[in-house]
Amino acid sequence: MPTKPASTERDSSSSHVTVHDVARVAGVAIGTVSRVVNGAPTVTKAVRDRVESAIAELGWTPSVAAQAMRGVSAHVVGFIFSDIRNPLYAAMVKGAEDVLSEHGYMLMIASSDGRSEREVALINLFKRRRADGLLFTVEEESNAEVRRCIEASAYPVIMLEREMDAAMGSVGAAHMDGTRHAARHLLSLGHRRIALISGGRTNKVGRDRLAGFVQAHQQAGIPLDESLLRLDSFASDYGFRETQLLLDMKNRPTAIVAAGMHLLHGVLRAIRIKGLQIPRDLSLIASNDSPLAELATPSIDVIRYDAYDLGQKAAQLLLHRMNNKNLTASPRIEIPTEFILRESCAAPPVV
Amino acid sequence: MPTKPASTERDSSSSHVTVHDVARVAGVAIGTVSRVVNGAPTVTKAVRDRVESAIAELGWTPSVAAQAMRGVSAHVVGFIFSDIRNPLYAAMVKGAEDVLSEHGYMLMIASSDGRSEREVALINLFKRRRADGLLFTVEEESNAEVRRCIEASAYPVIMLEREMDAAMGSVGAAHMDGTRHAARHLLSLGHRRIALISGGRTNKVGRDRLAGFVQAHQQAGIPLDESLLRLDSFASDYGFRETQLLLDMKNRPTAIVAAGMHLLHGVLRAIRIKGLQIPRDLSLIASNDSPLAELATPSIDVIRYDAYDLGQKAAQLLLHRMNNKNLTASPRIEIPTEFILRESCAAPPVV
DNA sequence: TTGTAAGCGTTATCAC
DNA sequence: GTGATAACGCTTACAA
Repeated sequence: MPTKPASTERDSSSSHVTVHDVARVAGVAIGTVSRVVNGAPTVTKAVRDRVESAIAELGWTPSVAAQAMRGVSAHVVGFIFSDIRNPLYAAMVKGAEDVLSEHGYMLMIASSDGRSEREVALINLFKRRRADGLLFTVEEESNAEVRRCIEASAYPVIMLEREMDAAMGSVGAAHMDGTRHAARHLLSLGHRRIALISGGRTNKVGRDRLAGFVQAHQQAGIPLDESLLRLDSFASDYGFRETQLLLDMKNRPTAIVAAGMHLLHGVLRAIRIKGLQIPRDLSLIASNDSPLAELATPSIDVIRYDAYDLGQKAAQLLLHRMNNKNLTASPRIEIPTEFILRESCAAPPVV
Repeated sequence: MPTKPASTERDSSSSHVTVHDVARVAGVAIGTVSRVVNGAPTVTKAVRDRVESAIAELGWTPSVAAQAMRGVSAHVVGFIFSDIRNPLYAAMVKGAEDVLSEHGYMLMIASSDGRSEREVALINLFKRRRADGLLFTVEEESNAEVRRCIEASAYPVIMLEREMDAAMGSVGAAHMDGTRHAARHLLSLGHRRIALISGGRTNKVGRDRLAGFVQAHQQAGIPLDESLLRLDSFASDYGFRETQLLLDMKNRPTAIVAAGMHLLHGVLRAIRIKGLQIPRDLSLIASNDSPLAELATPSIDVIRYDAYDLGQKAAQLLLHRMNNKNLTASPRIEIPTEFILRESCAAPPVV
């Protein structure tokens, strides 16, 4: 005990006070201590009081590890995403945490950096730690290795913004609606060459956005030029580069839909450099909403959805799965998207 | 075992395969299995092979809970902050995670929402879970309850952007430098009435910023009008409200320093509504950098620092503390701030 | 080199 | 009602 000159009131090093210590101080058996903390009804008021004061005196709290060995859940949920620096994930995490902490669960987070091997490693880590469930934004929905790993782990998994298996629970935003709405808006303004910059070729978000985009064109009877689809990344740099390429085309688009949190930054930079005026020379719609979209000059129309709510819903679904192991609830929840009209869209320039 | 109709390849419910199962399959004693996984040198190649193939066959991984009971660390670090939706915390978390995961640690995160009672509860939760260490951005540095709780928990704690106790490790940005630099820049442009909007009255960030601001004025021999100090919150709404109040003053400031991630959003909104031109009518400096600051029109000068790096440094310091319990290393690390000149500052308007 | 057995701190099942 | 006591799955002396 060479830690401190006995500053705090209690004697024992406080490091490892156990039921036995409490039992000794209270003058009861360890079983009784356990009964008291677990609220067993068969305990005399007198004994309960003695035990409780002993607990308070020693500052004892049951070891989660020891409880876990007796089959008591550690009340831990894992959350795997690519990178928490994406504000959408941060909001989802906060939403999930708010719901889970209310039910006594804590959140263990881990970044995959978009690598499937890392995802597999993380799932195994959570398994070793006997996590009670998993919130997961998988990188590639079709990855066989990851899928096998999840199945082998056999605990409740809820996918966020992804969909792997019909049976697995999932929560996601209505990206098809949102993107369809955005494209329809541009088409109705008279745009005929609309570019879509986005990522997620290997997941539901990307698929739904493309589907909505295509649908809007089909319903309007407007052919879609595939050379205007840039669907390989959500990164700001990708938005920057592809916007430059798009604007250098002979027959360049008159509008851009930039669907991905970080894309707007790169897209705007490229437009600035090119010296184009929004919306006079080029219309623009982004997703999701952000301070940048709201306060850029001009302000940017966006497809918005509530990532915090998405995280909450996912946590609720997971709680449900964890409690009713066999009962299969609504397997998928969809969060609505809304279209925010601002100043970044106008009729296309006359050529 | 009413979980599934025996879908996966292996027989046993996979849920609870233990050392005993592995030992049985490999035809050895449980001690030997343990030796193999823990890399004891005293194991025959033949036996090791048999055990390893048994492990692979059964897909066994040692239970962290059982290991924890034997005194093996669970390799968990807790991280307490107010709200992960602040991009600065998200970056710190990612920085810390990248360092910690390389050393086999996982991160358990928890939001305090700025409430000290919640901080106390969380510290106790981490204690119950036998976390190996704690990264912490405490709300009120002087809170006695929290301080006592940390001392009682007796595990390594590193403060991020805070400072509680000289002995406790801490990592923070050089906010005094940054704010002094910003104020000096404005003073040198001729500004004599500069407002400071920021939060953190109860912590080092706020104190350092104010100190730097005051220093710059003193060194320039310019008196500082205390009515221009608005130091009660980092929230966007606060920035909005206080900016409106500042701009409504009879003798209104000619420049504003908005030090706090979310403040810029509110400040810009208020300036827009007021119909003022930056930098012609009003100069503005923000902190930290953001896509909004970079791409606003005009772009905004900022005090920038690397929160990801801050998180990394904190994790390294914590690792050091966790490994050399008694060795006391450099107790405080400071991250530099840099001043990014853009288009939001000019000489004050002539009255 | 490998097997045996004693704990780690709980909870739960017995007796009393 | 309460006190012993046997697990839980692992690591680690100590025996063989």
